[in-house]
Amino acid sequence: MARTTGSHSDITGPRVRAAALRLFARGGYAAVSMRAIAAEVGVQAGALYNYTPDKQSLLFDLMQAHMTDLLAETPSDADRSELQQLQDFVAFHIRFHADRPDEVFIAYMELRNLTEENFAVIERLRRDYEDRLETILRAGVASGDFSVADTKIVTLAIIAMLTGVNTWYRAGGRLSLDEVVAQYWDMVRKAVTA
Amino acid sequence: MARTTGSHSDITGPRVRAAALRLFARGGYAAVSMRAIAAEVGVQAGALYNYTPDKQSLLFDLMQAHMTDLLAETPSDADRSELQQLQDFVAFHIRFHADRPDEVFIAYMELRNLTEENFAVIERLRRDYEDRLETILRAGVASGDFSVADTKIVTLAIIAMLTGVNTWYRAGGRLSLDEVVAQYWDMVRKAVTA
DNA sequence: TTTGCTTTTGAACGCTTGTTCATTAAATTG
DNA sequence: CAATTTAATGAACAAGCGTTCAAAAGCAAA
Repeated sequence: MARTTGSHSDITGPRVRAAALRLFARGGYAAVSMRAIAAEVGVQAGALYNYTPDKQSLLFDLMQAHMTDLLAETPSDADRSELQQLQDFVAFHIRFHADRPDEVFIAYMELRNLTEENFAVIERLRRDYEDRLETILRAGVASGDFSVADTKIVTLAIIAMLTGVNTWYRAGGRLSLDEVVAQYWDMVRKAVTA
Repeated sequence: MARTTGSHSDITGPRVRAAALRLFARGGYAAVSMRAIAAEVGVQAGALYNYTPDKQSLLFDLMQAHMTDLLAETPSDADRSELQQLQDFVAFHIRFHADRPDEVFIAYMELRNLTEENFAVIERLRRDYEDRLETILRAGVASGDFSVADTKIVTLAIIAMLTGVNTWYRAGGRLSLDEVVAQYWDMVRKAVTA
């Protein structure tokens, strides 16, 4: 038998990506088989190839979509003060990442499973994102609002600190996301001012 | 043929662990085959089983040894001020991790490839390490040296920030390790004081 | 109802996986 | 030199891998 019921092309495609996302985040790209993804969708392995040319593209597309969304939604209001821009960035980063734990996990853990060309694309997007933050820091140093010795280091330190939230934050836990944002903003603000 | 030359038991064992460490860090546990490890050592796959009962133990032993070393070497001098203890911790963490990039990478990336029981052991060691830092922070809050709202959050934020150094620091790069330590200590100090 | 298109099946492909084990050779001991 | 122990080989195992494809089945249009 084939085609168990109805026409499913526009439904199965998103389901394949959703299943891959879930399973990659849970078990890791290399440990998840195409058959496992197919089973999660409720389909045979061969059917996946109507929606992706291969397993590698499945991973790459998920990561690229995530990074593109991240960059598209990053706030940047040049009218606001550098301190306000930094606060916007901190709040945005924490909230955006808290909303997408699986995407974030994959984007950080599966870089080494990308082919060389695919890695270069994702790495470029990652650097673009870092540059957004460093631009704010540099402007703040120029205006005298911030006191940091090396903007590159502080950029990486802040991003690492903020992304770390995803390793422990769970909705409905001890702290609300508002409280988390407030606490991290407090640390960041103190760290970059004199 | 067998045993190509010489008696190798006490040499091959460490070489197996070293090869596994290198390859796991490079390609990920799931993507590295026992045959690949054997090839790195210069031996056939079957010979590995003279030194490990299975692949999982190879991973677990590497992670457990790393975490045990980390805890054993963590400084804790109760005679020093809380600010000094925190500074010691920051410097120690950065230097210890910079010395062991492969071990650190594995310890953070391969947790999900541990069996349930093995994971519980490693997770416990990780929490023990976090407790060392939180103990310092709590004492500093009690003495009035530190001003932090939630010691647990600050503990995790500091560790995430410090561990992030490993994603970009390379010996012989733009900054010396001394400079890196100084910069991160500056940020941490400002973040935890009023 | 027939035709044509889309989607899925299920088998098959060649290859790799972790692990076991009888066999063999080197090293050590007596 | 002979006997024993240690350590490695290399073939074999069953299972699983990503991917391909002819055949079958569901759906839409004529």
